[in-house]
Amino acid sequence: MAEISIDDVADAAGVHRSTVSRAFSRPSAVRTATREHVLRIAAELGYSMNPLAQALRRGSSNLVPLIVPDITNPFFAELARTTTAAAEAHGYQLMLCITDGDTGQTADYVTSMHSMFSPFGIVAPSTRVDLEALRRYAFQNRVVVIDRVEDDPSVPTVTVDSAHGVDLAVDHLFELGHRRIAYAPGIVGTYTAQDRWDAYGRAAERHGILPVILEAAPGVELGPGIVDHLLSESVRPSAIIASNDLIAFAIISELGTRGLTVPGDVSVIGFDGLDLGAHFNPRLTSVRQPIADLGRIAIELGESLIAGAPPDHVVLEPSLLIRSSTQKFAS
Amino acid sequence: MAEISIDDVADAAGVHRSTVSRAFSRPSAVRTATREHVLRIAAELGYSMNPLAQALRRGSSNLVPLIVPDITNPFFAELARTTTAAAEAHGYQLMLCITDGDTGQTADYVTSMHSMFSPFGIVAPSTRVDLEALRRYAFQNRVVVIDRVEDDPSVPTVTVDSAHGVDLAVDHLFELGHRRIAYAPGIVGTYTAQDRWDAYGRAAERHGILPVILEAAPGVELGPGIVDHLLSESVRPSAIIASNDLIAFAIISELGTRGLTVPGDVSVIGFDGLDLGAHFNPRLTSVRQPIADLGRIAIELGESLIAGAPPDHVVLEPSLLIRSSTQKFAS
DNA sequence: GAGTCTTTTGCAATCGATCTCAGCAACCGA
DNA sequence: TCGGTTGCTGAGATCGATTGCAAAAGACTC
Repeated sequence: MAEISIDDVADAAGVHRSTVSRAFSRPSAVRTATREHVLRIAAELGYSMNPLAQALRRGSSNLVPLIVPDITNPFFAELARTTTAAAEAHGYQLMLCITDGDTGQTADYVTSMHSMFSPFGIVAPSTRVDLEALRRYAFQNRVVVIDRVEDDPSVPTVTVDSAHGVDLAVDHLFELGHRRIAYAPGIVGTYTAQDRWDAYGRAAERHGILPVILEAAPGVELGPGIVDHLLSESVRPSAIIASNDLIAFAIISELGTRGLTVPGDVSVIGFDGLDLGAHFNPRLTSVRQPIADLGRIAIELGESLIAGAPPDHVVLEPSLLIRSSTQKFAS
Repeated sequence: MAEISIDDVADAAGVHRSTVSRAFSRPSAVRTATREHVLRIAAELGYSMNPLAQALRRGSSNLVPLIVPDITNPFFAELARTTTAAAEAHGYQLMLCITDGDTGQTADYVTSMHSMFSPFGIVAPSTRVDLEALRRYAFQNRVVVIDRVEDDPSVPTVTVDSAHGVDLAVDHLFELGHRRIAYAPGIVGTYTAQDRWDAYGRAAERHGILPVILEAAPGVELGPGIVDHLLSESVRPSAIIASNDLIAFAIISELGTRGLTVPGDVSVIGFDGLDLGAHFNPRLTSVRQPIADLGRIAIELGESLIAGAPPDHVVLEPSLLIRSSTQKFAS
């Protein structure tokens, strides 16, 4: 099937291709009658603009990359879903790029985004943002980061107030009567992860309880490692705050294989509020991140970026999603 | 930062732009000394080809779309990950497209893929493949489908032998002593889903056991609905085969809230073999699909497609992943 | 109906690459 | 020395769109 180009439409409509071009991209610049005629002919031929040619000429496309480290992490999957929807609503086409945590790949993608004439890109890092890799574009204000960025307020960011989220979790457990509340940081690296850890320390202090950090020994899997650590505590914590839902899953799974039940023996609270948690066993109580807002605002920040507005730093509030993995402390 | 084009490199190297072009894309057509000189100058300038311009002129790019209905389904997420890796290994850049199950969107993406000059595309459908939307490209042999396609053997496909997978599951439960083995089909629509259901019927017959299909009443959520159905059976099945891991999760979660334990009260086996299942509570026994092979072979089928080879239909074998959600039947 | 102003449209250059064709040199054998 | 290859490079058209500029067509005034 021969591809139809703008010239084919122009010929069929008896006008010049520049008129066809204008009929599509600057409707007000062409007489109404002409425009409708052209558009009708175009529709008949099943014509649609070639986005590549358009991008090449205009020097800007509607391809927006979303760069994530690992799409099998449901947090990023949900983020991808909501961001795709938001992008679409704004007329962008989202390109999901999976880096597998490789900084080099991230840089590659950012470069490639540049040569695709992307108006801007969105990076959701798993590890601390490599400013060097980003700097070139960051200075051009072309990247939005989901998470904080050190030292460089010129990069717009959207974050969730992790500290508040942790407070919510600690308060919830405290109110349930728990006094030995441990924190499982899992793998750290991002600013948000660090924020959560710090916030846990402060919250513990505020409530006058002893902070207990549950880390896996090096080389052992997270779930088993954290539970090993838990069981080695002289006074076993009655509740655990996991730094994200995936870690909560792993902990609960491992507790189960050791014969400990949640929330019977230990209360566990996650951080993310994934939909998947509603189908966990037990249904996971969690600090909900407003993932849809995260995606939507990232797109909006990108838009205001290209509009020349100063870089903004949006902080969203988390909320508590109480399900069934936490319960009253019974000594 | 002014973008450097092929002409800039040509000027700096003192050659014509066609020579630069050849130095990159047909190295043998240019004298070694010239090529090295050009390449060195290009490297100094930090030049790299603009893929869009290249695609426009060549009429073919290296952008391969992978169209999935729902990336928050970990099956598709894992598929996306492995396919991305495979694509990269073959020099393609994978574009993940999320349709949200909307057939119209699928068609849009296929169209857009076409105008991006993709050499081929990969569709992993959740519902029966809409041939009408695909036909145009299908006839050009430009689409690879993960799942079967009715009536049109000209579309290359890669599938997992679902029937064999179900046999594996039924056999496993039968050997554990279970005699009332139910099947929860969840949402049907794809051919693989239908295959699994049919295979369950045949396997039940082969073992001489009564088939029990657990469906949710219309309008109620899958997990609760299936468990409602389970509990309404006069003789309660002692084992359930879920048509995929996500449904197994939902079932186990719901059983948990009703006070039933897995595998104590009911054995549950999933279908997918997701990594996530290893961190479920209990660790999920499942029929493992070779997802990495699925992705790799989809890419390979695409490559042989553009090489003009006749469309192939690859069927992969699943295997049994025994973890902790099934156990011996104890009457 | 001429003169002026405003729309509307066509022309042609352009974005950054590829690729056919032709020219030029070097080289071969006779 | 000459005709014929072969190998390398340059010229220029081209992919499918956009856009500044100029010409043509209306609209308006007097």
